[in-house]
Amino acid sequence: MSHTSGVRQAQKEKTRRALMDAALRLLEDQSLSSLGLREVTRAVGVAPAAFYRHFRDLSDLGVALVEECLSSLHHMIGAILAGQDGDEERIEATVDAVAEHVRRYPAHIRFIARERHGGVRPVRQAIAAELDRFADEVATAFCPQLPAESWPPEDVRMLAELYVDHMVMTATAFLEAQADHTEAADERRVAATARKQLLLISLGRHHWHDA
Amino acid sequence: MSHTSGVRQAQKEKTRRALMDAALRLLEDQSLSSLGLREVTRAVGVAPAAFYRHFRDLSDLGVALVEECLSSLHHMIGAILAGQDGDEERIEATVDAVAEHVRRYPAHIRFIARERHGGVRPVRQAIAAELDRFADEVATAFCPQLPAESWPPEDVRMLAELYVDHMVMTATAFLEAQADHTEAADERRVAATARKQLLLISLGRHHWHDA
DNA sequence: TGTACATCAGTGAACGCGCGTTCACTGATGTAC
DNA sequence: TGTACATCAGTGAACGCGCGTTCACTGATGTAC
Repeated sequence: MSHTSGVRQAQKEKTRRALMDAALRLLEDQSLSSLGLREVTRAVGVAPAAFYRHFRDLSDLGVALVEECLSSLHHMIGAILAGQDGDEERIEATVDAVAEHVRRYPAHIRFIARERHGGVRPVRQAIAAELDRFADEVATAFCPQLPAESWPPEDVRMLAELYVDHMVMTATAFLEAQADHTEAADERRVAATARKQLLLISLGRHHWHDA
Repeated sequence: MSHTSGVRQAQKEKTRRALMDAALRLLEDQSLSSLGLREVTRAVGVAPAAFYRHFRDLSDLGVALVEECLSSLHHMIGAILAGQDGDEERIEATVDAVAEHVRRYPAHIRFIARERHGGVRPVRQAIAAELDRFADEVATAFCPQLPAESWPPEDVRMLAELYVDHMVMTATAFLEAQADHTEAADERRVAATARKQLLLISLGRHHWHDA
């Protein structure tokens, strides 16, 4: 315990957290490439130069945010994949979990949606790498349920990517439904559409061997 | 012909085009909210103040770019929907058309992908409105082919949104395949995946009445 | 056709402002004895 | 336990720079007669 956890380390970690939280909040209304270093430190209440004790620059902070935002999503996916119910139950549980996740961490989802194709390369790459890992996990989880003769690995992968992309798509739709209007009906419409789309994909999956 | 098309109007239009083209090119490497007005006018070779003769601000220019980028995509969709072949032929034609479109107008696709969830609200709204229109058209085109008893309007709409989102997703994947590596194999992999996903959706569509 | 005036796209200088980064510093925390 | 020194998170002042916007202007194009 020579250089971890003392009062000093704890204070430093606290400031780092404050910087990330402030950045995430500011990023609800703008994109990372227009976010200012001074804007972040001002929100936290530290001197601009203090920033450099924690991050090399804003894109470095962005990469740290990617890890945070996607790890919370990752837990959610793990929980869904662990459930071993039937098709419709799984769909229901998935859409509910995504809706709940978006309600709880709207800033996380907004950040990912915005920066997935945003103007900062290292951040884009970090997001792409993580989503790729998600697809791996979904593929691994689905593999034992699919008849091996009609589902070669690349087809399983194709299905997994469709699921991951659909999840991101749905999360983003929930976000817009919650933000743009005050109508709760929008959220229900998004949920209904997402469930139907997942059902349609399920149907296609069950008849994949026909093709 | 009192105030249209004279030498003066033509010159003004030419400058406007140059501003939009320069902006679109600069936006391949950054997002709209970090693009500078002086950056654009410098690229064109006019004084910064000249910008205001054409656009109120950069978000105004962004909205103009949305119209341009999505109208080219719109034509592409129209061509695909007009084709009246079988499922597999249509899938083949769709993926080919998207790949070709991305090859021809990479900056258009990048702009849409980036700003769809970007930091500039008017631009986001313009993109959302246009994509909504696309879904309307796809729904209208598909409607006569679907048995009315098992396809209520909201289910048709759900399917149309899935197709539009998948198209944007695929276009973005092509873009990354073309940009990130020099491998042409990536592009073929994206095409293969997209075709299979569309086939899977087709299968689900044919068995929708079972659900 | 020629002339006198109006329009208006583009100029260039000026402005105040907030930015990212640097630097020597301070003082609380950590370490060695 | 107490003392002397080392570490290092955060400070605050300073810097040069490029930004968006304004303004009176210029001169080519358009219009009226």
